[in-house]
Amino acid sequence: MAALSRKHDVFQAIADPTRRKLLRLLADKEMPVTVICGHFPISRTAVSKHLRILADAGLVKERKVGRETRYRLEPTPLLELKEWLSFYERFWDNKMAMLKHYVENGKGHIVDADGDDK
Amino acid sequence: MAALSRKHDVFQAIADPTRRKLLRLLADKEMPVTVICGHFPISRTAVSKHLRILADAGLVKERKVGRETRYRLEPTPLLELKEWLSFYERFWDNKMAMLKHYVENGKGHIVDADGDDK
DNA sequence: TTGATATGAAACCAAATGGTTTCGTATAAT
DNA sequence: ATTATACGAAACCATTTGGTTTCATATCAA
Repeated sequence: MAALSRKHDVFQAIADPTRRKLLRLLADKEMPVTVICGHFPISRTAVSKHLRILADAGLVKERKVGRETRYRLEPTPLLELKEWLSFYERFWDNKMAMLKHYVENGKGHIVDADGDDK
Repeated sequence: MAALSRKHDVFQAIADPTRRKLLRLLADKEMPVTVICGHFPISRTAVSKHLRILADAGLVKERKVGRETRYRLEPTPLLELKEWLSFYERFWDNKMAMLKHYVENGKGHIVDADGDDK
């Protein structure tokens, strides 16, 4: 799962809002570039470059059909993101987990109202 | 949960590997800038700017203690990421979900070995 | 064959990004 | 009071990014 030395990593790929919209769009169905472009206010070439970046990150797959290239979502690299995120799961709204974390790490970053470490 | 019109959004904030390391580091405990810098090969000012970006995204909180500024992780904005990611959950390794998705969307992007739509 | 359509590649550009060094200022220590 | 420490702000710089327009090529249609 370890990044596979791709030219573009997932984190950087999804940083751009246009690319996130692309993923969302291609999740519903496979589409040729021209159709995809209909959903964006930028040039076809610009869309093409975004698609290249997504492909480099492994997030979309292309398939030639006649003179058109159809793109579709390839969701598996998002697992890397999910995995990364899972580290922080314990910090959310789970008091028990917080306590567990506190115990495990000794006098951690729990702070009282004075603003000083306990 | 809707982005709150911050100067930097979470997606962009976590795109940089240095910033991801920072989050990871500050998850364990609150730290002043100088200590943080000890973990990175770049200048203090550079680290400071990364911290500013993380703070703008709401991912770290700062607290002045004497002449030092201590930073700590603030994980809640990561929920936006989790939420975004949850949309794609159904695409992973769950054949039932795939089928459900297929049924719901009619003849979607399911493709056979010939490489043509069914 | 002769267009028209679908797309990528190349060259180019302005703005953003990640880094540096230098300077200013607030707090702590002597 | 003076010096040292901790930090942010400002100015600057090279590279990357997101966009454009123009050109080349492959396929479909007449």
